Amino acid sequence: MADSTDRRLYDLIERLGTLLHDRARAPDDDPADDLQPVHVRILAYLDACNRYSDTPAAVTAYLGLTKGTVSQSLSLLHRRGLIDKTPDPDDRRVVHLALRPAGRDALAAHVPPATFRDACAQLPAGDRAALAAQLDGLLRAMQQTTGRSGFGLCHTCRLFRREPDGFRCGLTLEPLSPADSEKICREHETPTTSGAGAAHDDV
Amino acid sequence: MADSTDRRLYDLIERLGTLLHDRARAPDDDPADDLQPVHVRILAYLDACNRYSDTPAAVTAYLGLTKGTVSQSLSLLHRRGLIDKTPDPDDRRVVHLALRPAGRDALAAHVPPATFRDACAQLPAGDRAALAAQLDGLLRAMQQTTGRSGFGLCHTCRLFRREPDGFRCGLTLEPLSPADSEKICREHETPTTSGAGAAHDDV
DNA sequence: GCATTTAGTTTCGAGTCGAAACAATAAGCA
DNA sequence: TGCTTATTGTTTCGACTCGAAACTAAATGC
Repeated sequence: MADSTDRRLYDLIERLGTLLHDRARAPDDDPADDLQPVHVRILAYLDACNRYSDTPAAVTAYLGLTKGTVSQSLSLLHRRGLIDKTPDPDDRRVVHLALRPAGRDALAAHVPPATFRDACAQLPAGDRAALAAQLDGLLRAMQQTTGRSGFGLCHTCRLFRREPDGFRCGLTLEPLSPADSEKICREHETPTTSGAGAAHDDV
Repeated sequence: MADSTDRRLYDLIERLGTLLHDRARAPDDDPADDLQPVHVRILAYLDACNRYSDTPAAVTAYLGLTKGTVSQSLSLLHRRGLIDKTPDPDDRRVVHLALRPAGRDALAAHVPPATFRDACAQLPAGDRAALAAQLDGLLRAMQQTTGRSGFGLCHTCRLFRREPDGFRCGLTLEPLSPADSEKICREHETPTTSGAGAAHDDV
């Protein structure tokens, strides 16, 4: 019984994913500008991650791909002028990635897809919020079972410090702006005293 | 405000999809047996569709791909002995597809993934049911906005007939078994008097 | 009977993806 | 200091996805 609900749940998520990725391209779009779903997800990640997490290795871990695959997708995005690649001055093996304005535009054009926005508009706001909260719980459960932790919002981190003059990262000891504290960090550590009140700390 | 909820909702579904497709392969698996996500979705569709909907064209429409792509994936599945391909005796252009025992085994091994099942086990049954109901509403809304109708469960069809000696399809006029009536049909027509009570009629 | 439509296959090019080899750099340790 | 090991990212290879378009075969329309 629980089994059939689980199966239904899985089918729903898969089906929604299929419908979400359906090419709903405007007729005036140049096919050469077309981005694969994975490209869009990379752009979305780069838009949401902090300065410790904007590297190919972090993208690789977040999206669960191999570094070879990610390297190729990143060079495609770079070739098309959607992202910048900057060598790290301190560790010359490391590359920092950043969205260029064109990349930001491409992201806005694709996320969320127009069909999804329209579908949401048909649902009561309360339903949407409830659905988001429920999915949040499922995602958290998935992260626990897969052991794929290590990513989370900066300000929910065990090492996040609130100081008189602002915020600070307890790992790097660097100061953090309010914007920084809203971003995804690859070094995130979940607080041990996990109260049920902390919502939306999973990503 | 509704916009940020929508974005969050979209990100959650995408993220869940990523985690769902993460290769959680047992170490004793032969890489040659490995199936792409799209292969698993084809198997799941063939397991769930009725005898009017077991053709390459129906798979193509349901998954939103091109017929060339589907043709190749189907020949791969056929090559590996997971499906049968039988020419239609009445229309010799048409091919009927069916799961072989090995295909059924492969489907059971992949759907739902073990990680997903484990995650579900952590959630209260009530939450899961509520989540499924909410996602159902979202899926229905997506189908309306994308106009991608034409697929639905047989027994929820406008043409479905309950007769003294059983069920019957009002389109083909053929008799239907109870099992038939539970399957996905490509010719499905939504009843015009759409009461809010009919749940789970979308696929 | 001939044109049109439909079902499915084949072919092509761009790209994903995992695996493995590789180069460059950093870190650990004697 | 020098040597070994670990880490970051790129490159190469082969199998595969995917869309587009050409193509075959068969059914339908007039």
